[in-house]
Amino acid sequence: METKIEPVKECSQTILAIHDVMDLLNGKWKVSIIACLCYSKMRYSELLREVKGISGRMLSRELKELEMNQLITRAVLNTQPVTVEYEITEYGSTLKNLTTTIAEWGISHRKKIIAK
Amino acid sequence: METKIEPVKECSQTILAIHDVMDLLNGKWKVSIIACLCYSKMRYSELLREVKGISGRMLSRELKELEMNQLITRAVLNTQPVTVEYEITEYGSTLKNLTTTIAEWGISHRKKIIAK
DNA sequence: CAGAATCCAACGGGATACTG
DNA sequence: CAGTATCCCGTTGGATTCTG
Repeated sequence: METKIEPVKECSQTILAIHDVMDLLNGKWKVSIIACLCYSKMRYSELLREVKGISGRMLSRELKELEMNQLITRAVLNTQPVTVEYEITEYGSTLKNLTTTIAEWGISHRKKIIAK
Repeated sequence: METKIEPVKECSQTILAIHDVMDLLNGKWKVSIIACLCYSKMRYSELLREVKGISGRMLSRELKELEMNQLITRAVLNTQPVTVEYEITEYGSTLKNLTTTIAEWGISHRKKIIAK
C-alpha cells in the first residue's frame, strides 16, 4: 500500500508546514514571548522587562493573538492594583523544543550574526 | 569557578539570542527558502514553484538578503537563456536542524493550526 | 498595574508591466 | 529565464497620552 515517497512532495509538505508555523508565530516578538512563558508564568510588566525592546502596545497585541491561538492563557488576579498573569498552555508548551532550538542556534552563531 | 546560574539571566540571554535569529530570518519566507535549499540546490524558477505563494519580487528580495548574510550562494550558469542556481552555504546548512524542528511541529499540529 | 487610544512612519508584500 | 521597476495598500511597530 505504501507508495514510494516522492522527494519533491516531501519537500513541498515541509514548506507548507513551515508556512503554517511562520503564520502562527508571525511578527518580531511572538517566539520570544513564548520562550519567556515556557520558562515561567509572568505578569505583563515582567514580560515588558524580559522581552527587551518591546513596547507596551506591541506586547498587548502579541499576547492577545497568542491567547486567541490558545498558546497562552491570561488570568486577572484579585490584587490592588490589578495584576495579570500570562501562562503557557499545554499546547503552547509543545513549542518549547522549537524555541530552544532557535535560541541555541542563536547563541552558537552570535558572533557571526553580530559581525554581519 | 562555575558560578551558580541565575535563572533570570539565563532566560534573558535566551531572549536576546532568539531576537537575533528572528532578525536574521525575518519576514514570511526566509525559513521556507532555507528549508528548500537545505533539501537541494535550486534555480530561481524552481524556488518560485516550491515556495508556494511567494511572488517573484519577494523571492528576489529575500534571496538577496540571505546571500548578504552568507546563508546561501548565487551562481549564474552559462546557459542560454541564463539560469541561476542558489545553494545553501555551510553556514546556512547549520540551520537545517532549526527548519526541521519548525516543520515537524507544523506537521504535528497541522489540524489544530488550521482549526484556528 | 495593565492596558486602550491615537497618531504616524516604515516596511512588507501583492499585482502588473517591463528588460536583457 | 531571472529578474527590475512601479504602484499601492495593509500591517508592523514606535512614541505618547489617557484610563480604571
